[in-house]
Amino acid sequence: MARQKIKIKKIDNVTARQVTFSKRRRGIFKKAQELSVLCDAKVGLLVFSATGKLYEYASSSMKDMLTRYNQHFHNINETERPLELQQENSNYAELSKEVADKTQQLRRLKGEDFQGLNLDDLMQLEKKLEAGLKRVIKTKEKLITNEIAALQKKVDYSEGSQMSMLCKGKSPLVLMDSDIAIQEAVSSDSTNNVCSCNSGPSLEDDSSDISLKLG
Amino acid sequence: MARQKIKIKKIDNVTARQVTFSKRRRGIFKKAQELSVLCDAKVGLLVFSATGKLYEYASSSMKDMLTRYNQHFHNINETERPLELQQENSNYAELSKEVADKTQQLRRLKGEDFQGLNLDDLMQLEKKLEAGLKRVIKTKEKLITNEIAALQKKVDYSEGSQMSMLCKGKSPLVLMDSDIAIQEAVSSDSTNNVCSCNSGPSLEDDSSDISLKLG
DNA sequence: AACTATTTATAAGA
DNA sequence: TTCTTATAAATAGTT
Repeated sequence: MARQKIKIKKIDNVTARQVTFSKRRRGIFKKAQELSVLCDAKVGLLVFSATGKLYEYASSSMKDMLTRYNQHFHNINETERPLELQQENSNYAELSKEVADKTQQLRRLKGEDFQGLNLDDLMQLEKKLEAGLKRVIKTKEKLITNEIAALQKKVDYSEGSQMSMLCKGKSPLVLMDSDIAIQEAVSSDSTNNVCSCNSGPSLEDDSSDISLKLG
Repeated sequence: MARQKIKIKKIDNVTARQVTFSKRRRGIFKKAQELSVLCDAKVGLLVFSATGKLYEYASSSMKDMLTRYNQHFHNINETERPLELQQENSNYAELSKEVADKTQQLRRLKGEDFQGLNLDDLMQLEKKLEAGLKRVIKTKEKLITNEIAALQKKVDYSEGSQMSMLCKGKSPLVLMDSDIAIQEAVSSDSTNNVCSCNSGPSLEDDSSDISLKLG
């Protein structure tokens, strides 16, 4: 986020990764504290480095946070098992529930099961899908634009080089084909799919770590 | 941190506090995700709003985070534990993986994280979203049609009854209003959702809570 | 929900 | 690690 924009993907260089970890860790802890103070919220943050070291922040106490967290899922007070086992047990139950929840969420997003949803629920679901679709399309178009630009560069290069005659019988044609195919895909998507068209106000972030595997 | 520097203290104005909460919450969640990806760290973030609502983020699953957290303080010897607990633990690992998997699927469907997806992946994702969206819209419209039919029945009944004069001064008018509102919502959805190119800051009139809880 | 003027966060370099 | 600094991001106040 400075000097140069970076892609959000694992930093290869170990040293650089550590430096970034330390800087961003400080950053996010500060954000956590600010959020809790400004908005009167309880915030708990756990960070394990790749090497397993623990860093934590809690606006009140981590124990409080975890207790509250568990209470969101269980109202049962187990008094018999040791605390850490209670925690694990509760984690386990919660995990099961989480799997079930996410499975259902996925089904609904995929339109496989609308059991128990009312009109409002359906509308909300629709909104989510639209939002997701918009982002996918935006990202896809960005990617396609990049690919086209890359191809164009190649074409330009080829045309500008002494290879131009040779290339025109090979690469350039192929590239043009690809180019056209891609553009058709775009417009096809635009009309067949939902929404699309305009590139709109570019939102940013997301992906952008997509590798451009050109033919 | 913009337009004007602010002091980090509880925001008095309730509305402003909620808005800030929502903005900063999104911000810190993004930071958490970036940190986990960039630095290959496990990050867990719990936020309770002042009103007690829970928001959470975990790079893998929250249960994983909590288990690891507990293990940092209570290093339990596996072999000393009852067999059932060991079993729980191995089941746990599987569940944990499942959650992580589904979490990522959900993120992608919601357009929150396209990490590692190429053009083909994106296109597939787009197809899934479209399919889901189509089904949602279809189901929604069916539901709306049914509700309209039910309302119409009521209207017919009212008009046909001796109550007609009385009712016309009350219910019928209300019902007509709702009816029109619904139809507008439907056509609006059809044009804006499917197809359409209007760059439109997409309508949120979707959410207009037209509660049809009459029947 | 958008829009910007500013403040922050931070990537790269020293 | 720490400091600096140019630049990317986040966001407070506004519409």
